[in-house]
Amino acid sequence: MEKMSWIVSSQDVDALALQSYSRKEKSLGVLVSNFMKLYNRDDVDLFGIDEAAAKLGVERRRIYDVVNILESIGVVARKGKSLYSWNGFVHIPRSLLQLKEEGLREGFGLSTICSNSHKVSHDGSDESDDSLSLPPHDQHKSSSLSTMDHKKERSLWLLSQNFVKMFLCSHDEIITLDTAAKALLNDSQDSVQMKTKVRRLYDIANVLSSMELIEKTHIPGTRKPAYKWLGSKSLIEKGSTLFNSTDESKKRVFGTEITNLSTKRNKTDCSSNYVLQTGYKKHDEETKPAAKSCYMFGPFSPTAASKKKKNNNVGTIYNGRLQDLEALSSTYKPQYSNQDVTGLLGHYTGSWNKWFAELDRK
DNA sequence: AACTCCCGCCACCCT
DNA sequence: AGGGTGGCGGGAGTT
Repeated sequence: MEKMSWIVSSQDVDALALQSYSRKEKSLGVLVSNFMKLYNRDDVDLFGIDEAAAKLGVERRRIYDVVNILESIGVVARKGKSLYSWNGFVHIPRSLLQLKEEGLREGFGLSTICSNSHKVSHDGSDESDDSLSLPPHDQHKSSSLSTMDHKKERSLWLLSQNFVKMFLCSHDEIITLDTAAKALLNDSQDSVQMKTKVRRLYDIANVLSSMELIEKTHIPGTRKPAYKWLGSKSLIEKGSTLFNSTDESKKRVFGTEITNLSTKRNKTDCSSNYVLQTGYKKHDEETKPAAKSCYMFGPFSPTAASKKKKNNNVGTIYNGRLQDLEALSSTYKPQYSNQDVTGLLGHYTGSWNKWFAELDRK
């Protein structure tokens, strides 16, 4: 229906050339990236589905996908109909810790490489903390047990949590989606179910990758794609290499970030606070005063350039992405950004560090 | 050809 | 009934 109209004049061709439809630009990963940039600021507390969809230029349906996965990690929490609260990155470590405990308790600690048969938790019951629990009104499942449970059992939320638990609890840190799907399917061999489950896992993997919690790689010997958990220290060092262009006293700023967990006021313009920015050359033009209502990329790492090439050679390729900032500003589009996803978490490194240290200790 | 995974139909919940 | 949610899988874009 909207395949993209090819009614163009000869001079539009070039413009269209670099504007042609690209599936990647529409990926969940990019959406999440933009989503983070939109809401990841101190002055954001609540947000609505419609608002998000409008600002990000996507249909509601997609927001549900993003939000459901983010909720599984504690970044957001449903507050009501079409209303979510923004918790932020700082809640992730806590959530992971909790997921790990839960996972171990549920038997996720066993092998995942080969078929295993731990029964995945169907209940949505989590104890203690709030971040991972469903909001109160859902808790008392007064009515239908089977129907609702069945639905929840297949939810992205649960699937995402279980997927993460596999990483947190198992000893192998490389997991293929097939393996995960099979395990989360209680070793069912049904190819149809598998296919569907894998499709979902791709969705989840995309957003987790975008959040840099996992990374796509290959299984050592083969060419078989798989995902690797980045959490903990890997993430930290990566975070630091991401902005090594100009060190400075950046970390100081974020060290305090953890303390303003409850800081919802303080509606300052982020541009002055973000260390990231110091790493790159200044990029004014975006310093407009009342910019809170519109969607901008300004304060965040522009990132760019796919981080990995086909070969799984390592080789820190996190350099030369400075000029992208300029590129970004000129290619600014109201809807989707065509940038790649990376380096979103830079300024959270400091706080994460502490949490992850705690996580590991656990 | 295999791998990805976007897109949006439509079954389910709630009001 | 009406509208918000979100499972699900066809099939198109990528590798």
